[in-house]
Amino acid sequence: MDEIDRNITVALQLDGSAGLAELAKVAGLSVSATAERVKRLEERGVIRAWRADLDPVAAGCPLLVHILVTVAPGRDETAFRMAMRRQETVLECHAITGDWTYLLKVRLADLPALDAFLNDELRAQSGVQRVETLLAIATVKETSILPVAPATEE
Amino acid sequence: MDEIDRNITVALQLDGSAGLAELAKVAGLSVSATAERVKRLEERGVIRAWRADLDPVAAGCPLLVHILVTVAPGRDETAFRMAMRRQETVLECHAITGDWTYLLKVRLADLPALDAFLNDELRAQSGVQRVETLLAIATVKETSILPVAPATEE
DNA sequence: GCTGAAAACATCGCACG
DNA sequence: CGTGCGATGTTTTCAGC
Repeated sequence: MDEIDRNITVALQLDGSAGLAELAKVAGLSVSATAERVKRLEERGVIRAWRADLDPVAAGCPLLVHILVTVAPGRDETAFRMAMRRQETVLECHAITGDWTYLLKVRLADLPALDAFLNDELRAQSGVQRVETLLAIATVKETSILPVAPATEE
Repeated sequence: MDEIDRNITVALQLDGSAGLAELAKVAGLSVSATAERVKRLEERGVIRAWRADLDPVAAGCPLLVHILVTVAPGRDETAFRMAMRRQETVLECHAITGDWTYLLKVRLADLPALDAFLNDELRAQSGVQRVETLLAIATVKETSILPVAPATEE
């Protein structure tokens, strides 16, 4: 993970469709050397996948909500976690520090869909004690581009 | 946005490197018809970009925190929003309903980096009254794959 | 580990069903 | 609107440094 790899990963997060010729310029390397770097980044698991980035509104899920959940302590939370993983409206589910147990990020079509999710999917889960819904009024920023750290060499 | 477009967008979110031949099979269409669909989805802004999906740990930002922020009411929040947009450790920033004003999603290298972010970047912003940090202990699920709704035809 | 060129492949454009 | 073929450009491979 040297400076060249860092430049490559940043560039590929911004635009993965540019092609190796353009990427080689950014890296300051030849085309085949660049291709080898990219291949190694994939093999090492740094690059997990190549994805199309969709517009949430165009995809039909303009409503964004974060949901704080408290699950009864002492219970087996495996069932809850599996249920969250299965739900494709649940984009994220993190176990967190503080008063709450989980924080969810959920994308939905509209308020009826939110109502249905809260009642049928979330509160229906055994162990769920308390739920607080934070509705996003405006999204100031939403990116999946990670700041690649000048970190560990290998 | 018919069933075929839906299948295409789902497939391209899961793996955008497969190529048109493979995608045509999923779509049940010819290669060139599939290419035209993809092109139209890009033109319509449904597909915003093609990106490399990185592993956060390998990228050197294993620490994930969500931060709730209260900004003093009546103030001009443009400066705050611009500051959040500039920070590349801030992956998301949403204005939300409820007791808090904003919810941030932040990825960092370690706890010293979090300390620096809270003191130098966040609390340094004028108008910031209250901050609560939710540290992610475990990530049950984290995806950027949107559930493409069987929604509006065009 | 990087370079450069040749072979293999996928994409794009056009005429046709 | 979908299909198939040819032209173009890109990725992949390989010998050499």
